[in-house]
Amino acid sequence: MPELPEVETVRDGLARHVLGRRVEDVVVHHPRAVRRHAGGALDLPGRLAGRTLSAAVRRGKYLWLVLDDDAEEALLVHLGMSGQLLVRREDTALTLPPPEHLVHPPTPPPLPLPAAAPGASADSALTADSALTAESALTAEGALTAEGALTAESAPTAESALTAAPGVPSDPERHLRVALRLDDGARLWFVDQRTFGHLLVADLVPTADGRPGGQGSPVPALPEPAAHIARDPLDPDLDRAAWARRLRQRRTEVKRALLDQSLVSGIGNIYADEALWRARLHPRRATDRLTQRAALELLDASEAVMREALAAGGTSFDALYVDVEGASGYFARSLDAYGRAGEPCRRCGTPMRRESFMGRSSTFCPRCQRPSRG
DNA sequence: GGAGCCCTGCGA
DNA sequence: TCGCAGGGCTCC
Repeated sequence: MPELPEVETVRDGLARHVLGRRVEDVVVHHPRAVRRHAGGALDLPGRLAGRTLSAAVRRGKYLWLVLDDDAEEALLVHLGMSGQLLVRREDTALTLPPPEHLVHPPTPPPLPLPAAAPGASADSALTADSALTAESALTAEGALTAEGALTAESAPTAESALTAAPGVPSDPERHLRVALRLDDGARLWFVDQRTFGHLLVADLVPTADGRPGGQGSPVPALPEPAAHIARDPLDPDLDRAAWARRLRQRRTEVKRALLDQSLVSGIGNIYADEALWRARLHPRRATDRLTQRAALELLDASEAVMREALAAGGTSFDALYVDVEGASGYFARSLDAYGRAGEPCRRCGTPMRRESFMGRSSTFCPRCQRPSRG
């Protein structure tokens, strides 16, 4: 799933490919994708049409495109577990990531860092034939009004036209949720298989600390629905000492606190396990028993693992498409903890243990990461 | 502060 | 057929 480094890769792609473009029209293909938009699916297209995308900003895993230059509203996007933003252009078939990256990627055997990008590049994108099919389907659907598209969300015609070749279990057309057409002819697609992601238009509100809202813009504002989201470990304006103090004031377990987006954002289950392993902390360690130094080391570890992933993940980004699934090396990246249950700890060789915790799995080294250690 | 739910596809 | 995976919101 897209984690912070993948979202940052997407933000960077958006910044380079859609800024300055005006939205011509919008089709909502699945109402669930806009469930958090205050005005609902029928309102969203009108809120976007005619607006110019003026900045691409990210905080944690939230991403937003500022609308027009007055910085009063933004299109806010959360990719959830399987969301993607794709930029497609009519004049080329090389606008999609390779299909294999759209499939739920199996966890590959761990590779040493820095991980090489997966073999596939945009050059191996969909064939011209399938791209043509997609284009014609898009045109046909684009003719629908927003309302029509909603009713026809499972329209047999559209569905059959969009069905990809057998053997490709997932493809952008099938999971297209929202399509924006831009004034340069490009399409910006929000594609989301599991529909945990969402997209909405919201007012920008001032940041509490007067500092920039996130990566990508100096403007000290962020969308209201993301106002409760803390700064992330890559944010230069994150007050690290204050974070450590707040963490230690909590009476909870350290992994739970790491996943709390109102303390520090952008850390999901995978990075939490990785950071805890690096910091040698047991996931269930009591936060109020951490020293300030140990808390800061945990934050350092979180930042380091994200920077490494970002460095590995950005490399295979191709100028012609914006890929969120993180094609980009995320899944080839080395993981020291997550998904390594039963395998030897890379520090001490003890078999890694997996426990269910908070409804999520936690993988840790029972020897290096003691609940009671200093 | 914590449990449950949303949703889909894969693998056992 | 069922369990699992995941982030974040809602409700307790």
